[in-house]
Amino acid sequence: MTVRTRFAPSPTGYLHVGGVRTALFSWLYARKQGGKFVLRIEDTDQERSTEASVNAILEGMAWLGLDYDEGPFYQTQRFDRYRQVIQQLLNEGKAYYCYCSKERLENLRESQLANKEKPRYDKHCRHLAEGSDADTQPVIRFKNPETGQVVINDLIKGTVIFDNQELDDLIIARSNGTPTYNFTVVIDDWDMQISHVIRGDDHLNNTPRQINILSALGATIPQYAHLPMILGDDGKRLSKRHGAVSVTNFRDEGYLPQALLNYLVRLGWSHGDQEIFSAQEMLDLFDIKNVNASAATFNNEKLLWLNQHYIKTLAPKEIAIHFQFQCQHLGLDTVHGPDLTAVIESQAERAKNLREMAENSHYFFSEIVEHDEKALFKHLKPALIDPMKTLSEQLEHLEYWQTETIHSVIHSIAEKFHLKLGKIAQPLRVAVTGNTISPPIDTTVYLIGKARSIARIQVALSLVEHHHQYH
RNA sequence: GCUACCAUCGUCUAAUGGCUAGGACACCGUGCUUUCGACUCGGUAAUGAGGGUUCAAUUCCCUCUGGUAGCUCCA
Repeated sequence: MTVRTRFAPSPTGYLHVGGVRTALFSWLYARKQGGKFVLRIEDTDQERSTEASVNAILEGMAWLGLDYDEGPFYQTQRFDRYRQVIQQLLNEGKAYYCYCSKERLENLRESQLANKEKPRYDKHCRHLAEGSDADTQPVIRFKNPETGQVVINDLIKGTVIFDNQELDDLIIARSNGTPTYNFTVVIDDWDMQISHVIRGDDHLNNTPRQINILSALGATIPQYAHLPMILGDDGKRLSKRHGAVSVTNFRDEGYLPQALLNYLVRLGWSHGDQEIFSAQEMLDLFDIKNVNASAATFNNEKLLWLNQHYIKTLAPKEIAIHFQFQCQHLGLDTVHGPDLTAVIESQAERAKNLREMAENSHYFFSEIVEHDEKALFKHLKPALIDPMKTLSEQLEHLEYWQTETIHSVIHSIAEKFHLKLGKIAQPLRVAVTGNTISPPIDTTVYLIGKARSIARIQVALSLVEHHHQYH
């Protein structure tokens, strides 16, 4: 039997990290076994489903490189099929019309809760004669077995047993005729021959109902693997309406897909002490046996660490496209400036994300720079004006504009004026970048370029001279 | 409330029925340094509680406690 897994998000919002991890594990499982990974959009809730959400899902998966072999399939395009199966269940007496009003169900629920019982349908219409109430549009309910147990051999949770008595007759078609989630998943997984259902463990409680429907249909029951939830800082499950950040959000914040994937795969899965996994390594090493059964808390700190790890270790060329994206966002002119890969290389170890890197790189790409006066006057003391002027002249006469030659010039000036290197490097840094933080000064000056560097030194010098004149 | 799932440092996790419970992030300290990173080296920190089984339990069993989820004409 070939392995077939699926990712089945509902397009009622953005693609969030919890969903991504589910997708990742399904993807890994299928690819690892040489099987197929299917994408299915569960859009039966026509009230809340939007096309924008569908696009966000597709875009997010593409950004992460989670490619699918089949799909995307849309449930709204399969209504005929669902209707057909529902009719079949009706004909076979495995489903029935329910005419109960919402008020009745509400009252029922309230009284059950008051009696400390689990709220569930009381099967009022289960034995009713057909068409008892012509005035109300009925829903259709599935006749759940009333005795016995459902045993699930979950690949992650182990054996889980539910008593059928705990289950009620769930609605499989709304009064407007559209099918509901627990029904459509079952039919789709069956039709698409999904062999392994890998999903969040918030669905574990739904599984026995789904198995019962599958059994009623005589379908093969897939293997189940229920992944533990991802919790937020508050210990609550991460969900769209609760603190889950969308994938595109991570992209916009300057995270690399490699980092997010690596972070997510280690949430609930491990391979000894290893922390760093490329997509290929995940594929090589992934084993669902090593997936944890317990929930994990999302920790942005560690994600940041991984992000910087990949910023430092990935080829600058690979990062360039993502960095370019950030620069564009900030309106930086990357055409008239240093090579992006060179900037990435110089900034890698001082940026945890690419947005930050872009923000801290504006002086590489702007024509002019605004000097932080406090920093400038602190570092460029009157005594340093002469050395700085000399430095500027020598830079101007540099024949080969290279990091090494710039390095020698700075060192020779320091020596000539009997200054510690920092005494000249820091004012120079403020002069060319406008502030106190940048990569090593020789690299910084080199990347900014000769013309811009010298112009900025001139501006800095005149600012300082003007300042000291009046103080 | 009912049912289900879960329980190792603050966080992610490793470990075996038996060495001092290991690693990573974060944090603290140290060294290096041309600012800020980064990097060195070192440190703090955990088996939820109570019962069993056993020579021996973090590991197996039970109870409790705590957390999470489901109980929608949402998915």
